[in-house]
This record gives sequence, structure tokens and C-alpha cells, in this order.
Amino acid sequence: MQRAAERIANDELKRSGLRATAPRVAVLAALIQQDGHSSADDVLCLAQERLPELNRSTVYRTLERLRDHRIVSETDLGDGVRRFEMVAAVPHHHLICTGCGAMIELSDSAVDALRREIEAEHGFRSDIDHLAIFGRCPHCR
Amino acid sequence: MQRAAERIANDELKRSGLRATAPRVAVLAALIQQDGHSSADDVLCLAQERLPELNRSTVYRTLERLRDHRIVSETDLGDGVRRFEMVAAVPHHHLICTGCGAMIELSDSAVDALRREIEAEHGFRSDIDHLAIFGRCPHCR
DNA sequence: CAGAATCGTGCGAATTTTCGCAACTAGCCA
DNA sequence: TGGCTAGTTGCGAAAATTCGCACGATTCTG
Repeated sequence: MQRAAERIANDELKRSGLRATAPRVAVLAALIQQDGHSSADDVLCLAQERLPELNRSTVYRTLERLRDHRIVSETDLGDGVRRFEMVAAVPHHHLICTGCGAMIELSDSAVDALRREIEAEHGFRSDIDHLAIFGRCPHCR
Repeated sequence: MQRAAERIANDELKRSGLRATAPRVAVLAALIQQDGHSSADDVLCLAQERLPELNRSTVYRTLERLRDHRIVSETDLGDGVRRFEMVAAVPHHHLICTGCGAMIELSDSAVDALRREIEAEHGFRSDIDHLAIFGRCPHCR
């Protein structure tokens, strides 16, 4: 299982023109295995099982790098801890209710309209992979 | 000048049903005076001129509270420090180029379409006061 | 008004995130 | 090969942010 994740991680790194060093493979493989919203600490713990000398700073630096290359997305779900996950083939977003904490999934199509308008108006190509929008759900209003 | 800011801060707090304690007034007044993207530390320094015993934790807690009440907005401009500012009468947003760091102002109208679509589709009322969207500007592509 | 419950604060510690530096590696070019 | 350059990492310290606690202030209730 780790083996498969590591192979995928390796391919993904090379595909993006990044050096596939051991720490990077470990970080990305951990992210793939955890397959959800992982905190930096989650990633560190799992990756250290394979690479014990892996340093916390390296995890942060790698996550930042992977984010810049759009391999992973970073989201603040409002609980004071940043979360990371693989960028999905089909991007999705979250509506988060500040009343009850409910998380509603939002498809990308609505966001895509915004993306296109920004491109048309400013020639700016936005990277909106994983938006967290706060507000109030129907129940809590 | 501080006086005016303090009075406005006071009114704003009461209007939102919050207790207008000295620390809160000081924090909000500082935010009003600085009138831009302030870091927590900026706020602390200015507010301490009026209220020297003001504690850092209190600043964070107050900013969080003010954010929840939509009096201030919190934005991560990507430089590793969170920024706070008064919610503008006319909300605005930023496009931030990950290539050259340029910040382009984005009017709210584009975002408002998204806001409306989310409300129509999910009955969810989103609080999108101040969005920071990362991507590449025309120059950097 | 007294007592109880809640709220807000300062303080210090813990946690999360960033930074600077020195060592090591990989690729490149003469 | 040998050295130059840029990239990467571990390490420890610094900075940013959150948390728990105890105390005082405010509000609530009867």
C-alpha cells in the first residue's frame, strides 16, 4: 500500500518537473494515503514512519512547494489548523456554516463562472482549487 | 483622531450587540486608524499606546470575535501573516500573482454572482467579504 | 440586593509555522 | 575530473497563533 502511494508520488513529482527526493516522496505519499484533509502534523507523523529523520520544517516547505505546483491544495477550514490534500481531478469546494459547523460540498461549476469572468476581465488565470466559503446554512438562519 | 476612531469603534461594537470593553475599543480603533491590511502585531502595537497592559492573546481573541460578527475581515495574502481590516461598505477582493506578487483589485460584482448562485442552489448565505485569489497575471504567463 | 452564572482578560505555556544557516547533493560546463 | 551553481535538507531558534487557567467584572435571577 505504501509502495503504491510512493510510486504515484514519484510519478507526480517528476511529471511536475520537481526532483523526486526521498523527503518529497514521503510527504506526498503520506498525503495520498491519508486521502482527506490532513494537517501538517498528520503528514509528518505518517511520513516519519518511512523516513524517521524527516524534519518538520521540510514538511512545511514541501507542502508549500507542492501547493505552488498545484499538486496539493491548502485550505483553512476555520478550526485554526491548515489542511492539505491532493488536488482532485474534479475540483470541489466547501460551504462551511459558522452556526452549526455543517460542511456542504459545492461543485466547481459555480466557481468556474467566476474563474472565467476574472480571466476575461483581467487576463488573470486564477488557481481556485479548493475554496472554503463561510456563511450560514438554511437551518441556522 | 484617536478619539474619533474610539467613538466609531464604540458605536460599532454596540451596534453588533457586543460589550464595548476597553480592550475591544482599543483593538477596533487601532484597526480603524490603520485603515489597511493590518497584522495582529500592528494592531497590538498601536492599541498598546492607549492601553499598555493590553495582551497579545486578547488581540487575537478580539479579532476573531470581530471577524465572527463580520465587523472585520481576515485575509491571508500569502506572505505567511494573516491580515485584518474593517469590512468595507463596498466589499473588494484581491487577485494575487504567484509569479511577481502583483495585487490586482477585483470588484465585488463578479463575486456577487457566485454568492447569488450559492444562495439559489443551496440556500446558503455566504460571507465573502474579502477574497484573496491566487494565480498568474497576464505578464507572468 | 445577594448569589449564581457567564463573560472577558491577563498571563504564561503550548502549539503551529516560519526563518537563517551550514552541510550536502545533483547537474552543468570547461 | 574538478569546480561552480543552484537546489534541498536537518537543525535549532524565532515568530505567529492558540489554549488553559485563575481572577475580576458584568449580567441574570429570584
